[in-house]
Amino acid sequence: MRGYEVKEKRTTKIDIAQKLNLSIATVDRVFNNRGSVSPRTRELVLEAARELNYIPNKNAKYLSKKVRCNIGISYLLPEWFGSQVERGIQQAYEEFRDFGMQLIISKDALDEKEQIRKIREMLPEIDALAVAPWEPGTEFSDFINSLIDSGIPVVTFNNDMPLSRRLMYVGSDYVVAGRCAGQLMDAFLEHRGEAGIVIRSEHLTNMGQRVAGFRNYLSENSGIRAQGPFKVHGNMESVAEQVKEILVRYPQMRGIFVASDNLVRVADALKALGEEEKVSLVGYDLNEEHAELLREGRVRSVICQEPYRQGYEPVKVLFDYLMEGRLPVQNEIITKMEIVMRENLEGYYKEMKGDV
Amino acid sequence: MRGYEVKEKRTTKIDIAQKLNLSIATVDRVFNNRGSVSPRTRELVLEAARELNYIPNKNAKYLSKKVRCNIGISYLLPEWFGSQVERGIQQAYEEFRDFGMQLIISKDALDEKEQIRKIREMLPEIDALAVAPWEPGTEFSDFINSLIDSGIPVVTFNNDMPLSRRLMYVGSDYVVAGRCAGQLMDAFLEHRGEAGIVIRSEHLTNMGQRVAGFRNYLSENSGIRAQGPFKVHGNMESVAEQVKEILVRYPQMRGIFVASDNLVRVADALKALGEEEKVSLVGYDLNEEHAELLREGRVRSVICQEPYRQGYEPVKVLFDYLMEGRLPVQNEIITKMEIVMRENLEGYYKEMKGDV
DNA sequence: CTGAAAGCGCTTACAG
DNA sequence: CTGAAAGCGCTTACAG
Repeated sequence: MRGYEVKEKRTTKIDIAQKLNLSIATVDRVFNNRGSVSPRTRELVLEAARELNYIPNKNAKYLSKKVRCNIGISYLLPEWFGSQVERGIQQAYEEFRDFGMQLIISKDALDEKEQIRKIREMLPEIDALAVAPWEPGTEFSDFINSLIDSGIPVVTFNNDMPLSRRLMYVGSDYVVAGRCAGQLMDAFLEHRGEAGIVIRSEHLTNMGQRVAGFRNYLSENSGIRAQGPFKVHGNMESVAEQVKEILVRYPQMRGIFVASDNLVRVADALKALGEEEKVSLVGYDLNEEHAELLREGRVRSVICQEPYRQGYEPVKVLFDYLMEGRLPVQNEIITKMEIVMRENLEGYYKEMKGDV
Repeated sequence: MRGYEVKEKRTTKIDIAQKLNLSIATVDRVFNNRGSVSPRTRELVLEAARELNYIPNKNAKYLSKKVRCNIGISYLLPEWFGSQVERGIQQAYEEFRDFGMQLIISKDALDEKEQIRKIREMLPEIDALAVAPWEPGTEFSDFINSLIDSGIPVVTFNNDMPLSRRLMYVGSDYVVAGRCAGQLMDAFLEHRGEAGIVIRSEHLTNMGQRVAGFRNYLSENSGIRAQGPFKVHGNMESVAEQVKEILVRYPQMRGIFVASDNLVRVADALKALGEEEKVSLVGYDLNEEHAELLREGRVRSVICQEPYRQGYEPVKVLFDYLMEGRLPVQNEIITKMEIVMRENLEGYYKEMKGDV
């Protein structure tokens, strides 16, 4: 690739075989550790390979290989997020299908129980599993370990399962995601005043981590007092009512951090209350509605976490593991925190829509 | 890929040929428009392909194809930026080399004249060119057009050549990059006061666009008065002197937008002047020094523009064009504006270092 | 421990 | 307009 020295034909196993007066099968053996080769021959082959700068041809390899690899994928995510993850999966599929990869996708489970049942169903068909668990609980952790024990490597994404022996996790660090929101809020509120934290009714580990990160950042770096977390849920009217109560109780409040997926309703509530100008909103993720809120200046910033890559990487990692026996270098890929504001929205919006 | 319908072997050209009692050569002809095929046969083949859901196998295709494709790449960029671009190039190379792609890279030119000369040198060897021009001038534009006329498709990256008939541009929109910096500055300075703009001595189109974007954003959205642009250059002492003059002249100044690549020196100047706390810095791009400045809180934010992708995409686009005859859907890929602050630095830092 | 041969799914002359 | 055959660089039984 370097400089101008080009044009020479690539070295093949055949070249090495000819040079050493060996059969190509023997050469293949030393590279793939199948069958046995005398130490002397082995040495010669490796040396010749080094000398001729041999790089195996993946095309030929996978074309001739008989083994296929079937990867199961299971997740339950809101549609607008899931569809972005899916584009990453699709990309990986197109990249690897000619190499013998097949995908079995299950995404329509309603709860953890059903997710487990669906994964069990696909078990006879798959050699590996990529899964976005609902919550990092013990039961699901045990389930994952049982899969691993039965020889199915597992990669988690979007939501980790740290107690399990998963091969890898691909997704956000939710504490950092919270700190990030804290830093933005700090800038928007000019280091002072009060900021409220909004969560949803059920407890979710993710959300708890976001809240903790947010609070920590502010207490370490800012004069802003964080209030809450407030559980805000229900329909439009009920959200408006709850937001109103919060603002009445904390008249100094000039920012709201929405750690849940309720950003749109909170924004609408502020509008209904005529408090839009006064209160800065920070939340997560991009969809059609969030984009509109950013454009209108009704949300100051939203933090995204590479949804596309959360689909692509697990498939890639599992493929490499199954087909090449390659262990991932680290045991997690933490996605970047993408700070999206009005002026840099359009690039992320395009990506979200899939017209890159 | 969808659902559970898996396991069936992929349809091949052989399957289609057998089903229709044709030779595989004929089937191949209809897919690749080589040689002539009777309209009737053509119809039958296409119908069968649709019915059997035929997808050609890229592996087999490129393994048997005789044509190679040699892509020339020419850029002159600061090392720390260039090395990130290069990782994208490397990635594309690894993805496509088995498909018959070779790269000829030239990156050591000192000026435009030399860059043109070096490209001329590699001309006999290449089928396409990806180039990051120094400045979007007319002369270089004519040069690019002459290449295109002689049958060499050209993709520009990092720096566009809008007057030329290049196939595509991959890189930043510098006006938007300026607006983005304006929005950040507006938040950091709480919508008021003065912000200075720092550029370097020579006029560069890029930098002019950044400055214009910055000013426009502020005048449309903020109470901040933009001052400058000030030409700041030379060694450490001279930069410190110039920065000092600016601050003396504009005592209200609480932010500096560095549109040039002088961020480190300006930051050091502020430190030497004891004005670090008072003045918020915003600049571009990530390298080891910028990362350190962000960690220390001496720079508030830096805007990056997907350097990795600026290397990857041009190679991919040219490969698809040469080997598949595929025209790009749009004629530009505008990279995203990545807002990097202290709390979300580490993800970008890792990417910059290449240990993803 | 080593080799000869078939085959993966396609393209490419060559022949008709 | 169509077909038979060799070949791309590897893997995979099978044989020795």
